[in-house]
Amino acid sequence: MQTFYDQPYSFRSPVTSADRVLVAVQKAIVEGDIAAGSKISEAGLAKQFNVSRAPLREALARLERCHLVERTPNAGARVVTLTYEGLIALYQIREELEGLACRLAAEQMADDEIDALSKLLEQHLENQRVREGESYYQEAGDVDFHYRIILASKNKYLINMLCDELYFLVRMYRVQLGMNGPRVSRAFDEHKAIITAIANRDGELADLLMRRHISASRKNIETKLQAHKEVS
Amino acid sequence: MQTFYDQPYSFRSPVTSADRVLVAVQKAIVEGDIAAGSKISEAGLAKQFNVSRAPLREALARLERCHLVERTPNAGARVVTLTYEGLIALYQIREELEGLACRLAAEQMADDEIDALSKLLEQHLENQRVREGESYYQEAGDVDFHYRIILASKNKYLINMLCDELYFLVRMYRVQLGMNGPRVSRAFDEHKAIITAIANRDGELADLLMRRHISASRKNIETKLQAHKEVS
DNA sequence: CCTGTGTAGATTGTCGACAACCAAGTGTTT
DNA sequence: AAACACTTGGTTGTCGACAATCTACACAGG
Repeated sequence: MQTFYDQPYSFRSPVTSADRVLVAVQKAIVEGDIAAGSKISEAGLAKQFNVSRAPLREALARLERCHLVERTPNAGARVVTLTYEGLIALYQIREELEGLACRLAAEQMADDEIDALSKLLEQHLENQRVREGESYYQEAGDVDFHYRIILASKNKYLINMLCDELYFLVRMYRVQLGMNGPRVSRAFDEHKAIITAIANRDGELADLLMRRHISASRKNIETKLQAHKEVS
Repeated sequence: MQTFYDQPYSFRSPVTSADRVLVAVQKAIVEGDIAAGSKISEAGLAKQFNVSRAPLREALARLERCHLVERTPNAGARVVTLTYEGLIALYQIREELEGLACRLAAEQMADDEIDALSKLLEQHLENQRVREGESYYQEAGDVDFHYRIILASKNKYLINMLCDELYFLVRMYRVQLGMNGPRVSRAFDEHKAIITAIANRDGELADLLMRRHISASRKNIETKLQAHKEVS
């Protein structure tokens, strides 16, 4: 029996008020409206969102789960800070897990699913040509692609870890360090190579290509972070 | 600044009453005192542990985090059920992540740390000889060994995922399917080979050996689960 | 001047009660 | 008899208030 709630949390529509607060605060943190490293006041945020502290604390618990805040007993919650070590650690995990996702996807994806993903990729390229330079669309496209492959792995723990626990932190690094560089077209080629490997049912190659793709993406952010450090 | 709270949750001493309830319920689920698949009544459990529903719900949120319960909005929490697919999915992740942990440990561990782990291993062997057949000590020893290597990776996301989120579920499978077979001595040899590779700073080999070690462990449980299914 | 202690203020953790929601069983209609 | 709407009981989600804890600042002692 496959229920709706086997989906990753990110895909569920918010039903409870804790859910609504969660997505709102999540967005605020990722986009830097709530500054990285700043302390979170439960009472303050609760008032800001017109809810009591109970649903807000529930939201905080889930934010801790996706590594956007860190809580210490009796001392409250604090937004995470973006560091070089953190970025490396995060991408080390991503390489392993998304590589695995590719390998599993190569075994599990149905042919029409692969076709659909190929078409999606072409469509992203079209959009990209039209909206040259707008990083948002690049990001959305990239996210879509990775999401699809992760979901295709059919491994629920893998899906949960990547889509719910790590995804928002990855986005936070990318958004706050302003990822809109010239990596767009290269990323497209890399995506294309990966999907080709999957279509050939070559899980091993798809794994390798995805690791390289993520590694390249990490190096891209790394230089930004270095620059970011030098000014601050 | 390395604070106490960078440690995995599993190592922190419970300070709040939500913490105490968490470890108690965690243990109860892992050991089957709360049956797999059974529904959890918030009011019931709260009364049982003499706390209000607030800290109990906090505990439930963390239990969901380590995949011991599944919650659906407005419908409550359920203890997970142990399935073949779940076991495979779980061990697929473990192979990747603990493999990575080994590779990182081979790079990061100090020489004296490696020595200490070697000695710990010998000590476990001694204990094992004395207490032949008692699975608890085997489990504790195995856990110790894996824990140490994971911590040695120095990757906080990796540590969190393995020690906090997956560890209890792994234990649940092992405990409830009664892992006390003749794998003890072979596991010891495998551990020894891994630590040797790490001592030689051969991360690649340590990675490979750990993957095999976990794969062997999975196959061991797999047969038990098969047998378990046939009787039920 | 530094160290340690104590108090005041604010913040977090916990409680009991209420509101919103879901599931099951009853009765009604076709 | 089957399908549908309603009602009832129980469960979860949310609220406001209280208790426990930590932080910061002032002050006394060395």
